[in-house]
Amino acid sequence: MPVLIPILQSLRLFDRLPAAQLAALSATLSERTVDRREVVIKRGAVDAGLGFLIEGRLQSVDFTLDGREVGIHFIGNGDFFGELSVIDRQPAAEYVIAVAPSRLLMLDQERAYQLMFSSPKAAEAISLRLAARLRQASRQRAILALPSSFQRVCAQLLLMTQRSGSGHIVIELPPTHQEIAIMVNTSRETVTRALQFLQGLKVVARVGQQLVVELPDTLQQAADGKVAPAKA
Amino acid sequence: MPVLIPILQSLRLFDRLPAAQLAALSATLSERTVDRREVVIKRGAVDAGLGFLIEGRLQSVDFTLDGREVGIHFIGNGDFFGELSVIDRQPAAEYVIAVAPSRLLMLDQERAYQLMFSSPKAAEAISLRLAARLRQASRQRAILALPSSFQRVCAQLLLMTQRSGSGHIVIELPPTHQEIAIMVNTSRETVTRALQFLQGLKVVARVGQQLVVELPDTLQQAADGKVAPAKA
DNA sequence: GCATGCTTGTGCCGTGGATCACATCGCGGT
DNA sequence: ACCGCGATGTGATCCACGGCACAAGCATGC
Repeated sequence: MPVLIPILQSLRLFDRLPAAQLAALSATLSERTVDRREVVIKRGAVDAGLGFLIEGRLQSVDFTLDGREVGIHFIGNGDFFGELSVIDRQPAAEYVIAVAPSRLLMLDQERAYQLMFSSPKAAEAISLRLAARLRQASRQRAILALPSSFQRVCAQLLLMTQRSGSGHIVIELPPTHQEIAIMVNTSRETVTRALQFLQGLKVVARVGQQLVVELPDTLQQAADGKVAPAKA
Repeated sequence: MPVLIPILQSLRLFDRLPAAQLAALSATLSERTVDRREVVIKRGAVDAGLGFLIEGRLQSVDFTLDGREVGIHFIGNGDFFGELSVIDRQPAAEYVIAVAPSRLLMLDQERAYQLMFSSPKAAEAISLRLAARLRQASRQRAILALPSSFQRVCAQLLLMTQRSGSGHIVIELPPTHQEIAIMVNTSRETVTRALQFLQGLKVVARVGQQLVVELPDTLQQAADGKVAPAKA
């Protein structure tokens, strides 16, 4: 099932590929739509291939032995995922699940490998991408080190902000409290209380499907521990 | 200052390079020895280049805003470090410090880049290496999610075990309690207490410069939360 | 419409572990 | 042998947060 070439070009991995090659590639991609909560890649899968997220949002998660869920990272529009297994041919280390209804493209492992290492340019792009993920992991690690869980929630919120078209700082498709909780290693209730507090200060506000950050600076200060809920 | 070629060949990045090229490379490497606690790469450094650890141990660390130290990962013998900045030419995100007296080789950024992407083989090796680090980061992340700090300490200890020549499971050059503490997000005292408990159970024992793990299975169970200090 | 199920909001209680404050140990240097 | 400093070991205190229990919102489907 052929996929529209403009869509492919908008994906980071393909943006320098000649059009002819793109067309050939497009024939080998399979499209898939998934519902919220559906599993896209199982942990341990050996041949999941490479995925591209066209729209929606995914989250990679893991589980501790006692069954608690751990959020690894969010996958947003235009990102690809599943690179690790393609590169080192090891089983997937994490689950990838949809946290919003999503459309994605899958490329089988063999062809994905070819694509990644066929040209020096592509290899560099892949390395860059991996480097970016490592930096992200290290930032996430720093968040986890914050002493109070309230700070961690704020820091995580900051990580997820984007500029919207209207110039406001917003978080689109806000994750559920539970999803945030597992990212910052805290409980759902604590996330709820933190957001409650932030709304009270008018730092953030829910507007339909968006979370608008009214006072980014204050949010930053909260992440730094300079603003905190009453100790009472 | 030329460096012995056998040493270079033992390093992961070079193990497939032709001897002639190795010789040329060796002339461009600078050797450096550092004491415990010395800073090898500063955060924010823009031109640190690529480093190879010949002997000793390094640890990459970060600091939260309030000055607390956060351990990112340990760098052992034969590892290289500083790849991220070479790949994406961004400033270093973390400090690299020596936790034991170490010998290392530094290669300047430009040449390191050439080396990494000169051949497809090298590029693949780099990608593999980055993938390995990502998997490691994700394992570390899972450790951080463990509910009790005692479990985290045990899990971290398990991560650091190696088979010694005599067939025993040991941890060489055991990190200080403080160094472990910042890796698993807990306090030094808690690490001390955990180790104290494990020694009481004869699960681990200090033998000179090594920490011998007598009962790896029990240690694993402790990491799983099935063995824990008395709740009294 | 109501019924069902997920998400969010909130009070309360118990406790794990951070933190402080020392004591002790062990090693390297002079 | 002595000193000094860093690494360990340990007790006492206290409060943030995890966990439970339940209520209230808010979608989605029949």
